[in-house]
Amino acid sequence: MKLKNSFFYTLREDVKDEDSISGKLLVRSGMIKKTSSGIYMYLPLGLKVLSNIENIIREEMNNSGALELLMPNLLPEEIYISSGRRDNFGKDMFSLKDRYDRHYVLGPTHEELFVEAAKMKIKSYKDMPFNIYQFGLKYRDEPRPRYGLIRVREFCMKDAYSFDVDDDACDKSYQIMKDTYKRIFDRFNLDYKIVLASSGAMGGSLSEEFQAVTEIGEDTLVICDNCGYASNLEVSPCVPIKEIKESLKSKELIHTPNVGTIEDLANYLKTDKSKFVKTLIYKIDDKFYACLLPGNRDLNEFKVKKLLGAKEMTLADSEDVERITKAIVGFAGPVNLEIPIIIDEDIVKMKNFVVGANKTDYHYINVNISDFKYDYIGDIKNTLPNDPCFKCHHPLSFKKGIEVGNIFKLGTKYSESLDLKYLDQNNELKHVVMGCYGIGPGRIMAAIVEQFHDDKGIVWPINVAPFKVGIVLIDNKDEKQVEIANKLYTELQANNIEVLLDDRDLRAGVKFNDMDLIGLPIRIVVGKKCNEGLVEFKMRLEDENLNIKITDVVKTIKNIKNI
RNA sequence: CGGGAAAUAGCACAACUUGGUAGUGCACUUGGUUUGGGACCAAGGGGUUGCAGGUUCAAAUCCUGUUUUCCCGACCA
Repeated sequence: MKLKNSFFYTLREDVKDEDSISGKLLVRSGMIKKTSSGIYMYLPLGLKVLSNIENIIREEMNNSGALELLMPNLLPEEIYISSGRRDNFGKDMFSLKDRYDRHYVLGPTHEELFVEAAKMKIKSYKDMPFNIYQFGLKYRDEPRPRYGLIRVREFCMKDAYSFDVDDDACDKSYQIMKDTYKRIFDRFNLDYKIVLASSGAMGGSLSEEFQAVTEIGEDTLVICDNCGYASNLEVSPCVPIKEIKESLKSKELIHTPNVGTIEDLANYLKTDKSKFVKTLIYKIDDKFYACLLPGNRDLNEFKVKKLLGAKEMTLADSEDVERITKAIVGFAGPVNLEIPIIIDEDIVKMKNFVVGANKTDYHYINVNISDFKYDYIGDIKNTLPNDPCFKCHHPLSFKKGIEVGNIFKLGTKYSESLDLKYLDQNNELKHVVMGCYGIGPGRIMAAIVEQFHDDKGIVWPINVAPFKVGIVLIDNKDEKQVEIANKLYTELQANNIEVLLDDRDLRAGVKFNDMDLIGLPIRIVVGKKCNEGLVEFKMRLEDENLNIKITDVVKTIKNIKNI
């Protein structure tokens, strides 16, 4: 691509409505442009990057034996009703009607449709295994899109689905995909972690996430540097504490005026936060529950939902709390509370703790487990950094990550709800066992920028860069320079090396800055020294600017790794 | 969905408090001087101030409604 007379622009300043580094850089470099909240155009350069990412994924998927196809995105709502997921998605699904008032949705994920396709093929155990996939757009009406391409409402996803006769066979298909994903993310040079995750709206038994490590990550990764155990905070199990040995005291009401938070209370009573038990009132599937956990711990809503088999869970508002506890927010406690109580497993081991008294400005001290009743018990708290690893008891460390890929063992969830069966060797009808595997190319693009940039702009890894080489023509009135720049451009193209030529009528500084901003890996400068048969060669991240012979340019570039 | 902020040229912003011809920088056009890391001088073009009402002789400015965007939270493969 020659920049003169091409659709190419950059912005000198950051736009105000992007909050992440990747969002800012991608918009400023003219790769993407926001249309509305969480919806972006991919402009020519951005599309090239996205296509490069897709092609790497496609190559590895095809090598694994998967077959590509393409599904529609405008789907009759009915297919999600029959799978039972219409309600799961709720408002996350974009929904619309056609001219006859028939209900349609924009597909947020495509398990249902792939099952439809699989039904055409699968009759017998001989028809499996196979894996089919697509690159398609997904639509999810996120409550709060943010971070540029990271949380968006319309996005490209590679989604693959495996179909097997039983769990063992599915395990094999799953492992093939996991290995394929590792190869894919290795090729992007991403710093990533594979973590255990909750299966969320997909359902199924096992799920692992591929998380790109970045500061703006929306997920917290719990990592053991000793045994390699890694999981999403959502599902990270806590190791139960040891029984605290203390002689039991009897509970006592104390006056704690205007001390409603654990923080304040710890200061007021000059005690450690771990001596408190906090009581949180939640509305879970339209019923109120009290959740009790140690004062220094945060509630893990995923664990609570799993414990109760619940779908929705929100913190009760202050009116409800006051009605239930008969006290203003901050003084809730388990003693004589009339709603079901869920306690964290550690609480039974605590002695003489402090709880709210359900009376404004009062707490109980020296409360013990025998002082109140509870209905559910389990691990309902978040892991904390330096907690012992669930497997090897080494202190855990935390990182932030962006989920760029996710693999699931779905079991027979969809084959049951959508009636996908096959005949086995004994002529018996059985449900197909499925796996599904997603990768978000747009998120990968953003994650790469988050991980590979400097104060001048993006630093694309060679295999995803929109062009491998950028030629800067210093003076486009100098015939010699023009000739050489064009000759190099043609030569590189003839050698299948993607090249961009900046032949615009602009000052050199502007061209250098744009080149750095868009992040091409190799820069060739055609300037004064071309009279001596020399041009400059510079890698984006290196300071060294080498003079090389014009005749050596192609050879030098071809020797670079990954070209 | 709760709380907060904002919407003025392609981009970033000023003018709003105290109503009176809509301005600056970048970008763009023309001419000139420059020309290896975001040049300078001069002259220009580009706006129904998000939208709809209201108050007023007069609204970017005050009031009401509405839409959109962003932030914090909630939610989230």
